[in-house]
Parts: sequence; structure tokens; C-alpha cells
Amino acid sequence: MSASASLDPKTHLADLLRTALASIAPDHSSTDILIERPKQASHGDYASNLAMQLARAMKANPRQIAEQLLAALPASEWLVKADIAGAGFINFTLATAAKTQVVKSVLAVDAAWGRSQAGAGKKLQVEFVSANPTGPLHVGHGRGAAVGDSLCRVLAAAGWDVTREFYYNDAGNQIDNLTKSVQMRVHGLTPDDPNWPEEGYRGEYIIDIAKAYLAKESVVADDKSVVANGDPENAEAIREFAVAYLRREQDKDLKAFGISFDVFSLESALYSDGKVDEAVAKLKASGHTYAEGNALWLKTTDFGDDKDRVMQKSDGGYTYFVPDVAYHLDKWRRGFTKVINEQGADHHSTITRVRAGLQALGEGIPQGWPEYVLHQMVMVMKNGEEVKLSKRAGSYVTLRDLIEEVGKDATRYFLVARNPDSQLVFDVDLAKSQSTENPVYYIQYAHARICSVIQQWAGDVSDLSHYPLDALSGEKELALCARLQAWPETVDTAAAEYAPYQIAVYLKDLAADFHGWYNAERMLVDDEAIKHARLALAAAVRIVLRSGLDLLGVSAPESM
RNA sequence: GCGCCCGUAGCUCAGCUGGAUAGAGUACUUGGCUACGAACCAAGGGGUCGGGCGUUCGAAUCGCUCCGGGCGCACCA
Repeated sequence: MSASASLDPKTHLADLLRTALASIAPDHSSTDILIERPKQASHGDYASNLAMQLARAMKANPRQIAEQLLAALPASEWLVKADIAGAGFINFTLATAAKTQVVKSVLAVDAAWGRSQAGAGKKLQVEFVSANPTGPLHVGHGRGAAVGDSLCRVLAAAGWDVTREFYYNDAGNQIDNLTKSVQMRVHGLTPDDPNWPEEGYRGEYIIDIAKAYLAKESVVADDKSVVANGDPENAEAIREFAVAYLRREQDKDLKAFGISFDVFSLESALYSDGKVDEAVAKLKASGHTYAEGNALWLKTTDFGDDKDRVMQKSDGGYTYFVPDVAYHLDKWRRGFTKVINEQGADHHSTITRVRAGLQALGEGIPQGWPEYVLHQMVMVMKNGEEVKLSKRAGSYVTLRDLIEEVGKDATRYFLVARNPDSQLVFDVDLAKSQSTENPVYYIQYAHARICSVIQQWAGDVSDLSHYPLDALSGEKELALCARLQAWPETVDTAAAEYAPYQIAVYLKDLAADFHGWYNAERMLVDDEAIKHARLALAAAVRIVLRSGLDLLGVSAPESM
């Protein structure tokens, strides 16, 4: 085979077309050449709409342009034929060898198949989950965790140097409410008590914290150990203990979910380190602030907001976005020229404000920085009814419940497999009672099946890459090859669009292609050439299934 | 009222950045284990892509406008 063997068919065809284009219309040689896979087999293996794209610019009939392109197309061993169809499509039919070579490519590089250098090793930070330490993680946090972590994995596969960060809002009113709530419980009072704070947290877990505090338990959370003081009157001690206690619980849940972070940032540290004061001083010096009605305002309208925002309240305290600005200035100074914040859509209003504040600083931070991935709300259905998520009311489904009842793999798959722009209905009953019908098992089953067959073959998997693939010629086999061929671009697209759900979609298709083939053909047949070629294909599928499941944070079991 | 997101088969969702006859799963109706794992496969019915107008060779995809649903529009975080 010629040098073309090192390329994938799509790139090869684009190169051929580019050569032809340069020869017939040098003026338009910079036109983007799009090669796509037709939905219908009768339209060939690949198709290009180049002639139609050029029609407008060249003021000519697309079919005539297509004819000229074909006449100028260099010969290729991979190309069986290229013909013109419809309004001016160019349909390519490839040699079988061009379609099956992907199996050798996959086996040669193993898990590296699908990894790219798109990110060029540049630093990138993803902040996700960032739950307030005021209660256990719920399903919404779970979605953020599943999407954020998977996004990190996909970006890393695409060549980025990824840092995972969790930001704790461990200061402010919510923490005061938490402290009051725990203190009430320490005194044995219940939410029915007339003195119970209106904004207090009513969940059962508050009782656990109060008990642990009175028992003078010690809590180790991430970076420090806190021993409960036990004094019912010491609000500061209660606050410190409650926050540490809940951070520990959240850490446990995240660990059970297969998620870890590189950096934990604390809002309280921004105050104690003087970073908030510094940001405020810079904002004041920028000339974008003004005093009105005993408060200090930031002219966010200078940066696209629809109205100005208060940054310092008349009681002297800062509004919540001020520490956010200080926090992001810190991110910027840490060298992250690319930052993605994964949050619930209810945080949408902060985006404009934080970006406006950052630009007002005059530090040269770009307009669109940081970037955001917002996931829409998760609606939890139980017993056919919607479960309201309210920490204060104390009725909600925790992430821990889901992991224990549905399993880590199914929970992660379910929460990541959908476009974050769409609302998610998590039917707990369905997830529990019909867990064997969850698509994640369908994908894992394909992996386990391949493992089983290869085990029964009892040969050396590393030999498979040396056998010829000529025996692969069936429709299902070639479709499977085409699917494998599409994996690297699937990863790249998912990374570029911050859309890990596309990995899940791909894996379902890959598993379906495999199951269909598996039921139609036997692998362990007497004919050695056929057996080896089919095993090689299966081994390649297994590699991609593993890689893909890993990107979702889902395990790839060898038996189920 | 303003901003963002969504609306595709009974239900849950894809749809490769504007391509050719809109696809999966589920549910329903059939068929396939003395064959490498039936947690699987094959076949069938099921659609005004929320409605309308526009942009062009071509629209589920882009623009405008209605309708419906969600989330935000604090000197809360």
C-alpha cells in the first residue's frame, strides 16, 4: 500500500479533492473541504458537497464543477470509484482494504486510538460540582459531577493539560443558616419550634451533625482535621465543625462516584488572603464604580449587563459576585487562559456579572473568559410523582441514595448521556427496577462478550495485528470498521463542543453494530484466516469500548 | 415584561454545525438458544420535526414571529 495507508480515508479523500481543486480553480483552493458519511449505503462510503459549495462562488453549474473535479482527481489505490449524484454530490466508493485498515491502526496503538493533540498540552481548568457545604450532594450535583468529570476526561484525551477544581462557598449567609440550624438541633429544638430560623435547614442530616458535635467527634476532610468542641453556645466552633463534617460527606460521595479533584478552593480563603480586598481596590481604581444610596455599585452596563449591580451593600458586606470576581482573577493569575465552569442553569445570571467584573479590572482578561457549560435542571420522579429538591424542606434524593440503589456505572451513564442543554427526568423507580435495561449494560455487555470469546480462543491477542484482514468483507463487518474509524473525530468533536454525552451516543451505536454482527457471524470458526480477521476486529472494538467507557467514568467489566 | 435553555414516533432521546428517503432505545405485534454469553439479535406498525413566514439549489438544523414548558431576572448565595 502507498503512503496513503497512514491516513484515514476521510483525510485521504480530502487531500485528493484539494489537489483537484487547486488544478481546476486555484482561486478557490482555500475552500473548506467537507467529507461526510452518507446515511444511505447506495450513496457510497463517503461523499462531498464541494461542487455545490463552489457553485455560488464560481457562478457555475454544480454538476459541471463536479465533473471537472473528477477529471482532475489523482488516482488512488483506495478509491474504487467516484461518481456524481443528485444536485452535485460526489460519492466515493472505497476499496475494502481502505475500510478495514482501521483495525490494524487501532490494534497498533491500543488505548491511544482516539487520543489527539488538539489541545497541544495547554493548561485548562474545569471547575465543577462546587456545591455549598450546607448539605449532602443531590441529583443535580450528580449531573454536574458526571458531566464535569467526563468533560475533563474527554479534554485530556484531546491533548489538554486539565486541572479539576472544586470551589467551596464556605462563607456568607448560607453558612450562617447552617450554623444556626445545627445549633438549634444541638439545643434539641426542631423545625416546629417557633424560634427555628425561617431560612434554616430542616434535613435529618442536621441532627447527625449536632449529635456528632455534642459527642466531640473529630472529622478529617481533605486538608484538615477538625475536632468538635461540644460547647452548645460556641457558634464559631459549630460552624467550623458543620462545614468540615459536610465536606467530608461530600468527599465520600464523590469518591464513591469515581470523581477526584486536583484543587479545592475556599471562598473564606479569598477573604483571609486579602484577595477580595485587592479585587475591590482594583475595581474602585478602574473608575467603573460609583456610590449611590449608601451602597457601592459596579457599572456592569459598561460591559454588556442590562443594569448595574451592587458590589458593596449598605451594611458594608460584599454581594456574592465580588468574591467570585476575586476568585476568577486568581484563576487567571494561575495561568489558566482557558477555564470552563460547569454549573447548574440556575447560576446563569452570574455569567454576565462575573465577566463584567473581570473586564473592569483592566487586567486584559478576554470578554468570553471564563467559558461555561450549564446543565439544565434534573427532575426526580419517584412513585410517579415529582420529588421537590429542597434542602431546607429536607426532602430530596441524595446522590448517595442513587449510587447505592442504582449503582455507580448506571448513575453516571444516565446523568452524562444527555445533552446538558436539555432537562433530565431521572425516574428513580425505573432506574432501580429496570436497571438491567439501562443502556450502560448494553454497552458493557458487548465488552464482556468480546472478552469471553477472546478468552475461549485462548490465543495471544498481540498476534492479531499481524494477520491479514482480507476475510473482513461482510456488510456488518465493514460498518463496524467505519464505526471504529469515526472514533477519533468523535472524541475531538466532543472535546471541542464540551459535549461528553456524544461519547455515550457513539458507544451505544458501536455496541449495537457489534451485537448485530455477533449474532450474524461466528468468530471461532474453523477457517483460520476468517477466525483471525474477525478476532482482530473484535479486539479493536474492545479497545474502543474500553476507551469510551473510561471517558464516561464507567467500568468495562470482563464478565457480568 | 426581559434574558438563557428546551419542544423530533405513545414515552426517553440522537440527528455528524445547511445535504439525498428524519434515526435509535422503550412500549406493542411476531420470529430466533443441542452454535463463541438470549443483559442479545431479526422483522413489523408508529412522524404536519410545536404552528406560521422568510433566507437558497436544499431547512429538524439559520433568521423573524407566535404557542407551550423549564430556569433566572435582590443591597440572597
